[in-house]
Amino acid sequence: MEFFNQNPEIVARDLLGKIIVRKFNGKFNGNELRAKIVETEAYFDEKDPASRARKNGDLRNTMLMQAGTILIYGVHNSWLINIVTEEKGKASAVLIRAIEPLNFNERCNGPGLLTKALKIDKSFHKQNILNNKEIWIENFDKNNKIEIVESFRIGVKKDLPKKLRFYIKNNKFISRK
DNA sequence: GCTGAGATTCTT
DNA sequence: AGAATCTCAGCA
Repeated sequence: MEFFNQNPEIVARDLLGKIIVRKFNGKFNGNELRAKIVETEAYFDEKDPASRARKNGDLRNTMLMQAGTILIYGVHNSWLINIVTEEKGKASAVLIRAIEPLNFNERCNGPGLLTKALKIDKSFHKQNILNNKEIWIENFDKNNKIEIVESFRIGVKKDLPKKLRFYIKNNKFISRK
């Protein structure tokens, strides 16, 4: 079973502790930025009042694409990166909200900050994160045990009566308590 | 084309 | 607590 082809809540939890890699090809000579994913949120289909799948248009269409599709969403002058989950035709996605830099030093404790640090913009929209030469997810140490904290989602006007934000307990790089 | 809301961030 | 600032959907 493909990792992203599952319920977004499961994917959001399982992404915690994994490594996101951003590789710069061309003149940057293969330089790689690596960071641990420490905070995520799950978004569902049109029944989710906070989901962009509620509205028709490109964002909804992208959420209907195959699992692993990158969805870039612009809000308040920031780019946010999401990864589409579940099978084609089902609108859902996971938002990456915060990462812990491993080999660089730039603030990444917020969805708009991490895209800025990793130089992720709309050009990644609709690419797939599987088999991508510029961005991908790697597994981390299996023995590294992680405690997950749940909370309600941040910044949404209307949330579901369910905790859909997940972050690594005691991690210093989450966007907020 | 214009309008208004928004999964944000920074400053006071 | 409020401003700054851009993208997108909806409507004309």
